[in-house]
Amino acid sequence: MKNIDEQLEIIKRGTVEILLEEDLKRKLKRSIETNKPLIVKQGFDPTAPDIHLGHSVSLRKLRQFQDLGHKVVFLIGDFTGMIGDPSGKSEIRKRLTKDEVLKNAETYKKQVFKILDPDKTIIEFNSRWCSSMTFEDVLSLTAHYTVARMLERDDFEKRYKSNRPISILEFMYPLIQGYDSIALKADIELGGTDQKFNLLVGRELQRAYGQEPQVIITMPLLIGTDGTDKMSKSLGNYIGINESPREMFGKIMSIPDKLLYDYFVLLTDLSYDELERIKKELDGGAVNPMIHKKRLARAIITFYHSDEEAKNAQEEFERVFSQKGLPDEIGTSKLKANDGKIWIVKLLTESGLCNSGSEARRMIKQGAVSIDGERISSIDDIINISSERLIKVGKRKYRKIILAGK
RNA sequence: GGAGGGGUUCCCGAGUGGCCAAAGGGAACAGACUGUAAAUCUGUCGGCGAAGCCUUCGGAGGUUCGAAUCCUCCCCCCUCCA
Repeated sequence: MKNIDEQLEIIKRGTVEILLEEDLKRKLKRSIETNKPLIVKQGFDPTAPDIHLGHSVSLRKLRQFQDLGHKVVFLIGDFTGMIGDPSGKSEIRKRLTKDEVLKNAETYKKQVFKILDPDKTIIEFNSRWCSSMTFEDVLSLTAHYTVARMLERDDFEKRYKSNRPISILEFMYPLIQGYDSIALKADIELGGTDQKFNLLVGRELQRAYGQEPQVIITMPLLIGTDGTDKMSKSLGNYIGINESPREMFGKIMSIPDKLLYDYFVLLTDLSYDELERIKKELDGGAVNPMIHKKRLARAIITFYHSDEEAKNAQEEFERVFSQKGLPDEIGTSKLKANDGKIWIVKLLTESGLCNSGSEARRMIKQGAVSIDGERISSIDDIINISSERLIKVGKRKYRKIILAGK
């Protein structure tokens, strides 16, 4: 096992905050002396089994803890997921059944173990202890926290002030999460900076229940491909770790240049020296950011797929976008047509390239549609598909069209 | 329990009887440009074989030649008082 300072250096990399570092040192010291690993916990929502690079920031940190010999608890918050929340933000939380939760958990495992070490990961469900709590247990839990302190949470305060609803149930979430730490006797809890409040509640509750409070470590929130909001599935600005190499490459290339450095720090294992060099080159403008972006994409895809696939993805990207060539694989649609002739608008909707006739007309008017490299200029065109035709809509949508039947 | 405010197209938000498929912004999409699916600029942004027609403004009815706008009932959210 590495000594305290060596461990600290690894743990601190990329973190936003460690509360309290003193506590962490003490825990590490004891862990080394007694040869007992620390329990590192992080909670996950049972609803969204699409793990993306945003999640990977803290998952990578968990992995580092594993490599240092500690024990990681991957906690799935199924209990709250099964209750659901009718109030709250724009989206109503969906109620999940036990079956759905288990299914999601399986999906989680498949993805998460691309990063975590399966042998050193304990997957837990908080329903295990939450379900059996009595109303009495719950009430005594609630007695340890006040409404005023609850309202300190930024999110609650904002919603309260702007007259948006907050359900009592939502007040319960931090308490439940805190109770999870008690149930697991967590030494460390990891989360994004947006989780700081909840993590701190865990600290206090542990103290109230006579446990040594957990150390909390917050990780930066990865900004999504839109360059403004944190990466999330619901905002659609995410890059999933299960996505195809090609898809990943394109999405990484589409991140704004200003995010490049953060992505390198949080998503790759480059050494400090290399990071320094990249930062200088980016700031100085000496090197085209595109070069670094490609390097970033290569590194990430190599990790989640393979070196070979990363290379292919890059080649394809360069061919399709830089040289306006064709992608490797193009889907095919079989369409019915009299005498092999079909109206262009119909062709676009029936092949799935456009969602509606109106959209198809719009695309044509905007000059987005071409067949075998020739731009379609009229919405009245009739296309002969008795031989295979290649349709392109916009920059990214390609489709081969062949005649059905016969 | 009482008083008041509000629910508009993917999101935010204007619209208080016809000029409303509904301002503006965001997102998205397209075109141009480029160093990339960055940035920037311009445009499009309910549906329909489409200069016309159909569906949409929390839900259900009603008034009117005509309703997102007025009336009735219902559902939901917020604020203040208790």
